[in-house]
Amino acid sequence: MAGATTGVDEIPAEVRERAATLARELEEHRFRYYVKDSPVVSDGEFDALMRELEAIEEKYPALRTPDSPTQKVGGTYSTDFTSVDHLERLLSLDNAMNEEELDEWDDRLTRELGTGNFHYLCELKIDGLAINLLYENGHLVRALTRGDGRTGEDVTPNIRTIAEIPTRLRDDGGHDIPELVEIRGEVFFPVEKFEELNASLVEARAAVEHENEERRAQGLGPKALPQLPFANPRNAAAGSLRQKDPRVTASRPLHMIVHGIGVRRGFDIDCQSHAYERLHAWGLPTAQHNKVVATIDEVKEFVRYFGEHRNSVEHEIDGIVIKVDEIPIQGRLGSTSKSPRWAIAFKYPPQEVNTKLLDIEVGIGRTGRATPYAVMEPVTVAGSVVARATLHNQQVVKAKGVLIGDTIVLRKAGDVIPEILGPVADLRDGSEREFVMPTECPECGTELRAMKEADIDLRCPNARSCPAQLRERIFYLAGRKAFDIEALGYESAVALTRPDAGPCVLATEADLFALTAEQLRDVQMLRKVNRAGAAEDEKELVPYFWSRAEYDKEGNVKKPSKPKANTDKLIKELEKAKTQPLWRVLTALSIRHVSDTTARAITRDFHDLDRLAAATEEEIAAVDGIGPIIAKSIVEWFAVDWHREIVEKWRAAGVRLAEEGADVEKAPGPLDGLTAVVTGTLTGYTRDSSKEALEQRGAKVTGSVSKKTDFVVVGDNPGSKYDKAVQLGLVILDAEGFAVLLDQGADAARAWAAERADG
DNA sequence: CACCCTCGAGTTCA
DNA sequence: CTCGAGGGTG
Repeated sequence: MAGATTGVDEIPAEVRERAATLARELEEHRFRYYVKDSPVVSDGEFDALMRELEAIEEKYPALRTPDSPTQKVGGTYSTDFTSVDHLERLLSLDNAMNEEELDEWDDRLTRELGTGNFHYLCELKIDGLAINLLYENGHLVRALTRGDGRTGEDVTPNIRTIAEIPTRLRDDGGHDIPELVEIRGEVFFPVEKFEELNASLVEARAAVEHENEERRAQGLGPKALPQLPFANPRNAAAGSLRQKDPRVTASRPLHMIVHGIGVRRGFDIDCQSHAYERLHAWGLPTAQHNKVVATIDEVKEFVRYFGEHRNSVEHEIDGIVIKVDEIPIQGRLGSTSKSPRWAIAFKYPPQEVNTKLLDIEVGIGRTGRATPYAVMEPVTVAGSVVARATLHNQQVVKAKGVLIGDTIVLRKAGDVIPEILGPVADLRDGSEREFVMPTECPECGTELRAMKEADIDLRCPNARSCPAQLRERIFYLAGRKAFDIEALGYESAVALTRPDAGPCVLATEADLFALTAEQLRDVQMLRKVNRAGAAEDEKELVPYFWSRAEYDKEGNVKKPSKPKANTDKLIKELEKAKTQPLWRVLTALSIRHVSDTTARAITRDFHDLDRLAAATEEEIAAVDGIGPIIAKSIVEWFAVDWHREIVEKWRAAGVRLAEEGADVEKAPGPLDGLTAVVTGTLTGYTRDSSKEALEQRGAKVTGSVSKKTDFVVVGDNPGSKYDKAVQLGLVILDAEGFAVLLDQGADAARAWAAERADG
């Protein structure tokens, strides 16, 4: 390893060059981030570059010049506002990227301080804009942005527009207002309001675009366009605070939360956490989620908890800040030139990344709806590699402002579904092109059209023979909500409906129950060639439901082709599906607006599919939960010839189209009239079996939490529903409480929950 | 008519 | 999980 004595000359040229490139790039990004509020790389990428440079400098300290980006605390500042020196330099925090690094930090502290002599204060690290407020004798005299840590910008007039930041500290009666105190905090834009703001920005922009068109027609010059939507809430916060006109800032829903105290005179405190309480009493906004703990294990628990609930807080979180709570100990530990030794920031993996939008393609769904989706350069976000994301419809594509070829900002909404936030307009090179919605169905060529005048969605009207729609319908009718045919998954649905390989055995779903093993013999599927020397993308047609026959040298059959195990299973399951309850049959028909829940409601009143087919709109709309629109949709469905043919062929194949014993009144259950929601996974139950257990006892199980919900059953890894349930003060049951509810009834479960809350 | 609740539809990856 | 829209209620 090269020692500290290594001169610059001895460092390999490529290392020097790499370091210089990194320094240049980091400077550029920093400039864009702080001055222009328009970063072209995500935080994650910026951190990665910074870490690489740090690693090089660690190895070759000679490269660590005072002007290296690694030696600067924050960023630089915009020249539009007056620069003012901070009273005291604002330091940044060391980062921990994983739990090991937290342990290392904890080891250092316990070595120096001894075990059990101090506490940790855990705070959410808000992804916003750091601000430093100066109060003299309780009056807000100045508000500076963080800037480079030494000098910030004076944004006092704009800060004054934030309602929750007091311009005078409230005298709480118990404690004297200090002569001077610096309050540090984070200004943020609530995630919930962010979409709203962007929508209005898009609208304003569209209006000016429209106006410019008219002006051009009149030979006038164009007006300047209003700004593009913000890529994320943090940029929205920065952009809103940096308005030259404070009235614009005032119109934005900015908030602030205090996270530190700087220079102070006449303000003595023993603990950081107590200081926050005092500040709260003086009227300053403090955090709801802070926690003081004794051990690093509890810190990790806090870190893990909010890692899973990042989205249930009103602001974005990019990490957790952990501080030694006792102020005297903070003083004892001191700081390096860059950061205090008594605090560390645990950084979550970035939820937002940049990638390239390669193309926008259009998919056709079960109901014929044409949905544009993004095809992207594969990229890892929140733990998985993502290459596609839905764009919902043309309007959304337009609203997001993305062009094909753009670098885009991608994130996981609710940590699952990839969502495109918007383009990085500054990285455009002119080769990007606008997405044009196709006029024809990409699968069958039929002209797409809006079903109603005002509809945004375009649909392929060729419901009967569009291969995409047939394939999706087959897949759906085999699903959990319909016939529940395990052996018929997506792949099989594709094989059964291929129009381009061999005979298509299913012209529509009418023929499904007449399928025989014999018919399936010739069904083929396009598969990657699995043979030495085959090209990577070489494909061939292979039988899908039957095994391939083997021949000897003379060309005689050595092993005949025969149905695969899964094929026998399919035939058996089709047989079983014929006696499924009526609501499943009704769901399987893919009637618009009729899915499992609605189908169940209908079959409570109509025990016979023929009676439903013969019913009028009024009769159907009389069913509880069914209105005129769904009723009309049903009547219209049965009026189509090939739809009725599906019913007739199914009937001929032996599918049961009436509810047996339906006239028997359902016995009253112990949980009649109660509504429950299940969230997360319960040990010993699947999603469906827990639901079934409740329904069997007469309870109604819904998908969303509201004040009408009587019980919320929470398993492991609960989602946002749990948070909402807490918010609404509902009765929450875990696996144990769930057992009480099932075995002993509602009152016992309520008692159980109440007792749990007290203990 | 204005709410609030629910349902349907489309969706990604391993 | 999220969106939009249908249905019911005050």
